[in-house]
Amino acid sequence: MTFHRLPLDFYARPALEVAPDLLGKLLVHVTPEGTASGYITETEAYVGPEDKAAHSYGGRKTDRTRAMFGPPGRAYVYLIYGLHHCFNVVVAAEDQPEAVLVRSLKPKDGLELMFARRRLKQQRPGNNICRLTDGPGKLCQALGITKQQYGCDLTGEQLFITSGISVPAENISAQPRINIDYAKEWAHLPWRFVWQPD
DNA sequence: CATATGATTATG
DNA sequence: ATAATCATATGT
Repeated sequence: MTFHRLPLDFYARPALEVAPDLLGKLLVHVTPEGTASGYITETEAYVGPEDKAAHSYGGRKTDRTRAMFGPPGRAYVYLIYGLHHCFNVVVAAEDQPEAVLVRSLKPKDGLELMFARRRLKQQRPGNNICRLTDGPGKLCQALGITKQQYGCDLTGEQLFITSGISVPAENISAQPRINIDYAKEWAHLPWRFVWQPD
């Protein structure tokens, strides 16, 4: 099986364009333990210095957010609540700190490995399997994404995104972003994109 | 140096 | 409804 990685110019666009386009694409992580992957089913756009919900709000450039200010097509990974990792795709352009948070996947390959990493008992497929990667922290745990992947080139060999399957626009809905109440007037904007597979 | 907080998850 | 759990950001 040959992978068709998304080219750099896919990422070199505004977060609000990339976020919905990422739905149906396949996120793949190749590690010594094996390969795990899943189709992207939910994303959120964070649009840069203006966006109160974004880590790059006000142009905050710190050790954590550095990757957001770098070139597009790289991974921005951070630890949240001292417990969970979140995976973002850096988009737009260098010094234009926009990113797309990947919130949920539909598991594809490496189910056994993902169950092991998640420390869930593998029950009947189709039952527990839907809980494997249905959250930003869960998908990082299942794919083995940590800050080791910080800044990782997504057109490279380890952690990458491929064309996956195409999603009809009518199967995509836009809703408010989750858990960003602190962002006040930016909190209700419909910048969360959801694909509900059949 | 001190403190508050979170782009979450699992469990009751 | 709430505990878990700590890197990061910010203030002194």
